[in-house]
Amino acid sequence: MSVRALKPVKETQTRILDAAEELFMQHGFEGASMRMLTAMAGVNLAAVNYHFGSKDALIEAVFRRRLDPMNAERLAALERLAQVAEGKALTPDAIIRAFIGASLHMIEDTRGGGRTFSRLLGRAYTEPAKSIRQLIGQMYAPAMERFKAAFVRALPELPKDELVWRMHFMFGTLAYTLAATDTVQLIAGAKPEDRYDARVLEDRLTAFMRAGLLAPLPGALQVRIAA
Amino acid sequence: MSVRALKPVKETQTRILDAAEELFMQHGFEGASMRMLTAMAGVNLAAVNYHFGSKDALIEAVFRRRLDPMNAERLAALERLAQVAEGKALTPDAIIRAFIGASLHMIEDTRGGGRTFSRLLGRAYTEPAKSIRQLIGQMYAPAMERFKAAFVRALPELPKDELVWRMHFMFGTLAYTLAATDTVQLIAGAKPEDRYDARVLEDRLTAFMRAGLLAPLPGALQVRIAA
DNA sequence: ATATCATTCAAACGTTCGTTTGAAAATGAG
DNA sequence: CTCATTTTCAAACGAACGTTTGAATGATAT
Repeated sequence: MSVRALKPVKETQTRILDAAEELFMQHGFEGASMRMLTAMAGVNLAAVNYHFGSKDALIEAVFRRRLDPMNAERLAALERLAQVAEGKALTPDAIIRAFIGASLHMIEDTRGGGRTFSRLLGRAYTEPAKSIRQLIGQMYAPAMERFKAAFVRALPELPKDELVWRMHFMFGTLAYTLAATDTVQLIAGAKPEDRYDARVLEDRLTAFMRAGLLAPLPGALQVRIAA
Repeated sequence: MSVRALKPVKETQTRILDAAEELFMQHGFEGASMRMLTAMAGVNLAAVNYHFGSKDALIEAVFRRRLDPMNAERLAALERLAQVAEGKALTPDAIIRAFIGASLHMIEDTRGGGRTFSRLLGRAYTEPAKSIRQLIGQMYAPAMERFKAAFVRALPELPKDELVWRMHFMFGTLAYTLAATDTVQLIAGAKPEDRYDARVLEDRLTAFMRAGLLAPLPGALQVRIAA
C-alpha cells in the first residue's frame, strides 16, 4: 500500500472518530447509534465495522487518539520540571500544573474537537460500563504512578493514605470541571465566556487543589459552628 | 381505595425502584433494560409502565425518592446550625459538613440501598442525557441557593465569582467521591474497608474542601480585582 | 490493459428495545 | 355472594439496534 492510498482511509477514519467524539459526548456510548454516527460522519453504515471492527473498538479508538498523547504530554511536562529542578523536590504547585495543564490545553482546542473530548473524558471517569473504566484506568496508570511519586517527594510529611485520598479528590475536581456544563450556571449566573479560558481556569484550579492538598490533617482541625 | 389496598401496590413499586436503582448504577440508564429490571424485581414486564407510565418516568421516580429527602435533610441541617449560631455567620467548616453530611449518611446506608443510590447520583451529575441533568438541577436548585447565601455570609471578603467556582470544585470533589469506585485503588492499593466509613470520609472531605474554599486568590485574579 | 487489493455501498440479518393489549387474577365494598 | 376496581400476566407490537454480506467501485502495480 502506497502513501497516497492511506490518505482517503485516514480521512474516513478521522471523520468517524470526530463524529463519534461529538455524539458519544452528547448522547453517551449506548445512546449514540451507529446510524446517527455514520450519518454525521457522512460515511456508509458499514464503515465503522470495516475500519474499526466494532462499536466497542471504536470507543476504544476514540479514547486512544487523545488520551495517549495527553498522558505523554503530562509525563513530558513532569520530566521537564524535574530537569530544571536539578534533583530538588518539585513544589506541589508545579506538579499540579503539570498534571492539569494537559487536560486544560485540550479544553482550549475548540476547533480540533479537544474541548468536546475533554467533556467526554470527564464523563467517562464515572461511566457505568466496566470495560470503559478499565480502559481509562489502564491508560492513566503509568502517569498516575509517576505523579504519585512526585507528590510523595514533594510532601514527605504527608501520610501516604492521606495523599492517595487527596489525589483522588483532586482528580474528582478536575474530572467534574471537564465534564460539567451546567453547575456553574446553576449556582449563579456565571459568565460562560471565560469558562474555557484555560489560563484563568488553570490558576483557579491550581489554587483550589494546592490548598486542599496541603490542608491540615483532619484530626488537627477543630470544629466550630459559628464565627 | 382503602389503606390495605395500598400496601401491595407500594411493595411492587418499591421492588421496582430498588431494582432500578441497582441496575441503573451498574449499567446506566440506557444499558439497563426493562426486561433485566423487571426480572430482578420479580414483577411482570408490564408493571413498570403500569405503575410509573414509562421508563423515563421511572428514572425520575428513582431520583425523587431519595433526592427530595436528602436535600430536605441538608436544608434542615443548615437551619439547625443557624439556630445555634444565633445570628452570627456560620463557619465554612460547619456549612461544608451540613452540605456533604446528607450525601455521606447515604453512603453508610448499605442495607437500604442508599449507598447504591449515592453512586448512581455521583454519575448522574455528568449524565449525557439533558433531561436527567435538568431534573437533578431542579431538585438541587433551592438547596444550592441557600448554601450559597450561607457561604457568602461566612466569607464576605471572597469575590462572588470565585465563590461560585469554588463551590463548583467542591461539588465536583463530592460527586466524584460518591461515584468513583476504582480510582483510589488505581492510585494505590487502598484499604477499601474504610472507604465507606462516613465519619472518616467526612473529616477528610471537609479538610480538603475547607482548605480549597479558603485558598489564597490566584495571582492573576488579584491583579484583575485590583485593576 | 489487466489483475489485485482496499474501500464503499445498499440491503438484509437476527436480536433486543420500550410499549401496548386484552384477558385473567386478585382485591375491596355493598 | 356480587359487582366494580385494581393489579398482574403472557403475548405481541413496530422500531431501532449492531453487525454481516456480496456486489460495485476505486486505486495501484505489473
